[in-house]
Amino acid sequence: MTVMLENASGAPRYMALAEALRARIAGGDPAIGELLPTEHALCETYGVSRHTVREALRLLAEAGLIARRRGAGTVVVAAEARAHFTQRLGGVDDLMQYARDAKLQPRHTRSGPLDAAVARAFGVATGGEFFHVAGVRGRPGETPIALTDVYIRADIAPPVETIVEMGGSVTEWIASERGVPTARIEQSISAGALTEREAEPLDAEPGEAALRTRRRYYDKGGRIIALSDSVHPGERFTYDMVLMREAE
Amino acid sequence: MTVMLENASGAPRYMALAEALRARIAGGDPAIGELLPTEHALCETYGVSRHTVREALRLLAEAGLIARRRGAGTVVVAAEARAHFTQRLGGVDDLMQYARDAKLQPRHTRSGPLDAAVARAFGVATGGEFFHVAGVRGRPGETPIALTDVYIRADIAPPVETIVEMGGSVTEWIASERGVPTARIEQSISAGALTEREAEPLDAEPGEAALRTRRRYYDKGGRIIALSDSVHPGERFTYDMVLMREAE
DNA sequence: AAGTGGTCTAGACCACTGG
DNA sequence: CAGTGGTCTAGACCACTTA
Repeated sequence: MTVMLENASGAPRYMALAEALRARIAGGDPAIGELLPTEHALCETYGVSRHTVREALRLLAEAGLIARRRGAGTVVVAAEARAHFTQRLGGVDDLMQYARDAKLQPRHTRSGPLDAAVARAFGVATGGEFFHVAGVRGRPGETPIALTDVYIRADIAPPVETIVEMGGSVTEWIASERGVPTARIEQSISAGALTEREAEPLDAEPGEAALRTRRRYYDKGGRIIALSDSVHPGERFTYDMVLMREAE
Repeated sequence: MTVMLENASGAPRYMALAEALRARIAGGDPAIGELLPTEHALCETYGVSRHTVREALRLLAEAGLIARRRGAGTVVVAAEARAHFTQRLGGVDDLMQYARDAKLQPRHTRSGPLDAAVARAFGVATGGEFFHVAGVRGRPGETPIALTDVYIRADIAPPVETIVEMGGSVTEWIASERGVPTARIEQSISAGALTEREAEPLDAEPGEAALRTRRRYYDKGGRIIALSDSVHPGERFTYDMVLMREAE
């Protein structure tokens, strides 16, 4: 028994079919966790070719409504597509939007296991060798923009000299030179007052409001690549982002 | 003259073809702005069917390397896919991660054109009628999390009573009730000290560090839907985000 | 008018999943 | 083992761009 597809204003068949299926899913006919009819069945039901069915299912899969498993079938994973917004960054460097010449100028470096206090602040387990670089970020000779602490997993960390020369980000160097690309970044942004210890190298007043960012970089397997902690005195930095609605 | 495709470890042909084309583009053979061979030509060159060619081109288009225009051809728009990171939000509500019951409690409302000072602060043009709601956000009866000012374009703003009842976000109401979905959000995050005027309703100390977020909501046509400005006392709020590397 | 990419059909074989 | 989705072929017509 074949069903006619709404052909609203000359939309392609696969779109009309996708819309029909979306409506059925929204109505809960194949509820979440249940299987959609097979491709073959959909071909017969709607009187279209398999290619057309697959194009329709591709749309639904892109929208996150269904998941497909060879040999097993097509399962409904969401009843309706929510409006998704994404922030798109060109790369890790865009995370904090420093001027290109605002390099990290190391003040101290040290190797060793992660301090208990540092591990707790980042919410990660202690242990493991890390290479710690503390420094300021800014154009050489000018008032610095930020005070930064970076902890890099020791087995993949660049040599000290490299970090000093390095214009770009440490994680991009690790991706290209060590073959360990960053797969996930977790970032926390908060506000807090500058401590005396922080104020001095930044040439700022203690107690002044500051933006704090803490980031964890992970590889594909969930192992930590690096941790970073930055403090930006209030008026010197704004974090701007643009979020676009995703195509549905 | 047909070219053999690398068939590394049983990868599908369309992937092998996509890889071959990606390599050519990376090498600058069809440079940015130039046209790729037509689908028909690629079929002959690589000895595959048109469907296979189209699957390969679809991959490259998804990676942002090429753009396709019916009747005109396939143009190269980027030489290599950069590592992109995206922050995925479930919806507008996820932008600021308030607890679900942290509603906006209006203290003042007013209608009229945008103040010159407000327009300057947001970096938008003056003029146009807006509905202004000022209030605090938090669980009723508890210390508020934030002080918020929202400016909603008057012609699509909800009635006052609705805003008070409304649990969710104003922009989602506008999307569903007025048919004007948000297409783009611009957000700025900075740190600054609390003013006396801000400290009082927040039950905080003047001069305390605070996180300030300013957002502009735009519709598809680039018209402003709403503007919002929030101040979060330092220790009461952290903005967390997770960025995932995009599939290439 | 010729050529492009977009849609669509009717087949086929395969890798994988499940009973 | 039967049935699933994944890949692939060889055709066809269409809407659109460009000249």
